[in-house]
Amino acid sequence: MATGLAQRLLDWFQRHGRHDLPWQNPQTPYRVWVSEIMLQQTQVATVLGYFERFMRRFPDVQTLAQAPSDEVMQYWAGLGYYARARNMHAAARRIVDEHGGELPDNAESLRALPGIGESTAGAILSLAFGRPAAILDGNCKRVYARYFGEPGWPGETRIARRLWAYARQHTPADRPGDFAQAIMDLGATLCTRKKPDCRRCPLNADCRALAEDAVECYPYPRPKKQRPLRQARLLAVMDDDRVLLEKRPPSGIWGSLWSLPEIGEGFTAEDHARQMLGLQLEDARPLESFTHGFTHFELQITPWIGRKGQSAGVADEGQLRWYSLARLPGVPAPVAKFLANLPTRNESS
DNA sequence: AATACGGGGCG
DNA sequence: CGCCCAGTATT
Repeated sequence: MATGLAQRLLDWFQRHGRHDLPWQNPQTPYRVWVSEIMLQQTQVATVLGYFERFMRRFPDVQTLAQAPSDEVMQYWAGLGYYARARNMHAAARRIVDEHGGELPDNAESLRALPGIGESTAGAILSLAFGRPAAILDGNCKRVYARYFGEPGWPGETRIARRLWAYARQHTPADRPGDFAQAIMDLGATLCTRKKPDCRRCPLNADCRALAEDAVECYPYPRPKKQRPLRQARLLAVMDDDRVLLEKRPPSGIWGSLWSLPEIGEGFTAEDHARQMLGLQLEDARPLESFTHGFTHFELQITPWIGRKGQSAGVADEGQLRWYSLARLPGVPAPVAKFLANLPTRNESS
């Protein structure tokens, strides 16, 4: 009988796995947690720089819990999925209040924290606490789908359940953390989506997909849909080199991030400025539109620009703030790019 | 059970 | 340019 899947992965990991990722040295529960949240839907190479900066500013749960949310969001700006940062900040405060500042070491308590689902709980338990908990991220799904020749799209509940069953079944009681890291490393370095290096794979002896000579057919891809086009007008009210930003609501696009105010549908720029921002807008004019792609739709943004006239009543204080163009808070990437290309002196021909 | 959430990387 | 990536929360 051949060596089991777990043992082959563990042996391979010892020689060829990644052992020098920042969150592995030292591999504390807090660092594992932060890295896992950052790594949700975000690749390792992108996370590296964010993780180091984040750790320098928020070295432990207490520091994170006490930090103003604007600053947490600022350190997250550019990573996307901003609900992750909002949830993590709220979770840090609950960890301080309810768990004495230490991450809980059981699945139920971890799952109760905002932003921690089944897989992230499993990652924290196995990687940081050495508990035999299963994980199932994109890498694992790909490895299992290929090794077991699992047909179907993993986004389908029925398929996901089968993959979770494989994961639980094969997670070893001994060295579960190494196993979790091993299967993710295999998916990231050999069992890649395109051009997998099956020759070097420790599972190539009995991989179902390889036997079928159809490795790249697994996992079955997401059914493609075409993305609808939405439109938005963003308003840049200038006061010399300062611009008025608005904190967006916690949910929805760019949640909790500072951004240019969005002109309400059916309102002129001037009306919106007067009624929602509490100021007169002068010399308002549209600039060239640009399109930003999201996962589920495309957003055509038409930026409007104008100068601040006199204030016209009480605006929504707290959600509105003036910022120097040279010292912006974390703003969405396309907005940051647009603002960066504005002439510093508000000049019109 | 399906959908929303986002930016970066890559061929 | 299309597709994917260390998933979770919401509906």
